[in-house]
Amino acid sequence: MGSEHKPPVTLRTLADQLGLHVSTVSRVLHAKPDEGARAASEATVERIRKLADELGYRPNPHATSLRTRRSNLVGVLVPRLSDIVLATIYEGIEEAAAEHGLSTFVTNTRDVPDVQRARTEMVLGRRVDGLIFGDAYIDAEFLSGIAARGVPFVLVSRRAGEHPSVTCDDYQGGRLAAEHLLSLGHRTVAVVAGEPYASTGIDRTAGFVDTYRDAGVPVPGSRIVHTPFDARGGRLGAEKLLTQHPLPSAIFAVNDFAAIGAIGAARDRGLRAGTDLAVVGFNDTPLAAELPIPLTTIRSPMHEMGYRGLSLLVRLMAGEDVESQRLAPTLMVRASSTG
Amino acid sequence: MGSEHKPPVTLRTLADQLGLHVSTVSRVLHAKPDEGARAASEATVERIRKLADELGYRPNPHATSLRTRRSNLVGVLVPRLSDIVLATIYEGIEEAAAEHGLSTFVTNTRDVPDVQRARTEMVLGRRVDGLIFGDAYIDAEFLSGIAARGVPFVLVSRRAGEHPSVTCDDYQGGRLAAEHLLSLGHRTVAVVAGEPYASTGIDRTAGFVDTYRDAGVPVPGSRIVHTPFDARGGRLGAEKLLTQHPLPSAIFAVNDFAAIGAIGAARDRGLRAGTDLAVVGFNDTPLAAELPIPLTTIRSPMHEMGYRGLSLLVRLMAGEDVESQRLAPTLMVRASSTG
DNA sequence: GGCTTTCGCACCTTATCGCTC
DNA sequence: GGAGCGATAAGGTGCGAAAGC
Repeated sequence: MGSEHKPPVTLRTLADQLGLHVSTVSRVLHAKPDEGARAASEATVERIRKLADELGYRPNPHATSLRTRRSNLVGVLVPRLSDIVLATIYEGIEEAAAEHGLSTFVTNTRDVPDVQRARTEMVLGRRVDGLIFGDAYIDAEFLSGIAARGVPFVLVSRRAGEHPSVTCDDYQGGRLAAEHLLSLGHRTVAVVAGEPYASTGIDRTAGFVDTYRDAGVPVPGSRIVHTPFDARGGRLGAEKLLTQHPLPSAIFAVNDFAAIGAIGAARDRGLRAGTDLAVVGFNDTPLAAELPIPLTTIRSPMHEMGYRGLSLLVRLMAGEDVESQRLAPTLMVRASSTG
Repeated sequence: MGSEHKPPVTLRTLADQLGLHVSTVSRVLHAKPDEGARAASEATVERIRKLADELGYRPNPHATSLRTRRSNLVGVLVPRLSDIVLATIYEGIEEAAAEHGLSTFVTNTRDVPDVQRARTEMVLGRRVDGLIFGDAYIDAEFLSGIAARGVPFVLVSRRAGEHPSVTCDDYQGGRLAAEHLLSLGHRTVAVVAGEPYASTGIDRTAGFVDTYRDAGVPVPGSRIVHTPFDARGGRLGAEKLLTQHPLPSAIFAVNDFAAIGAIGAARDRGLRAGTDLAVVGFNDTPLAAELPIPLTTIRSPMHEMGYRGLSLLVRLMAGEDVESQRLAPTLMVRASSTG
């Protein structure tokens, strides 16, 4: 075992063994079903296919890409894959990519602009045919630079400027959360609003705040705190909110993990989620329903966002004009808000 | 905007503009610092580097791969990236890969053998130089087939057969959990053991059970249940365990998310984690410390596993002999076991 | 003879044109 | 004149051999 160098099976291998020319073999192996007729005679087509199968011929993608100037590769940039939201979106992307015969390079940028730039250059260096950004900043400065270079791309999860995107209707999600808490009678409410540069947090917060304002209950800025989208961020944010007077009776966290952190912070102060403090999260992560105190949350179609994002990119790469999509969120009522 | 076709900058572009031969340019642009002297004269080296910089020359990786038969690509197969454990391992892999100038294809196999096969073929079709499996079954049947084809690969997270792997010392982790619970006086204990085909769950359970046995307290098979590695699995597993008599006073779940599910199941039966029922998890996911009832757990070096896994693969691809690594776990004591 | 540079081909595939019966 | 196939070139890079000074 060890150094068994099987020479790779190439078009020439097949051609030589069949006494045909490589170009003939290429044409046949590549012909789409509908145009198969012109490639060669029935009999030769059969012979070629059979041998290719037997020898396990696999076209060399580097040679193909070199020749066709298409890599069938797409780059995917996300803040972090260890955030289950982005990981789930990526699963949707990957599923759609597989269906289109595309492969993906996915990379974490940690929401750090320098890393975003560096990793984008890296995937472009790999000659991807298109890009998907899950880490867009609301000011689309960086993205405009990419657009100017003529590389097709779409955004998922977060929107920015007029670039094509597939997002949850986050504003509407914020409204749903507000309407739910309003219906429960909460009038002193606070928001753990996420990072200030992400449209997700911005839009969810805006939808929430606007709905409360429209109901005649303004939410003062002091009751809106910005934090990272994770449990630790939620805990820190809630700790600030829970020192205010009067104490809020409800907290809307723009992310399930932040909501979990908020519940922990509440508990440290002797407040029980669901009875003493209503908590609403966002995304309906699988964990939400399984928590000791199940979490009321706004479900966002994460997998679908990824799936549709890649589909949109495919159309964009084909030269079509495309439009952004906003997918509808759903309210999931559980014990963390109803006791 | 739209159709601005800048002709790509190739070696020939540079060569023509400098009045040199492409091969000269090629030699200079990849001479390593130490052998730079031999590539060309100081002056030409300078001229070439300068122009390459100005025009933003990026070598075409397809051409390079075609020529060198090296793609600088590695394939990574994991059960699911939406499992934060694997996602974090992947972050380590990616970090190390970037340092080595490698790019990764990562793909979810959902622990389904047919998908594992299909995705493996797909990445091999992309001509990866090596593979990392995070989804190994304990019976190494499939992997032996890959090994026979001469493709270098390493395992991370899970071990299997004698294939090189980087894992947590899961057996030791199980011991730590057992010693902790023994020291707290728990003698009626149960295990949520994860999937029966994964070495992680198997070894953690074995370390736990062996330690209890050695202490004169055997853990009967009826108190060990196999479930998926997630919150839902943990809940279902714990529900089974909590119908037994006598009721266990402690549960060891081989995964933090399963532990969270177990805590939820306990709560549904009126048992409070930490006081009525001790719960110990595994991995020390970031969430563990932030939970309303912080989770006692065994910390495993997830990021490092990935980082070292890729480093090991690099050495393997260089033809070195490598040995498997087991990284030490650490006990993190929190309220879910101590009240 | 050593340093610098050029030449030519190979890697594998595909697109287009052209030949032959 | 059309069906079936071959010939040729190109895509960008890298390596060995050989040439220039």
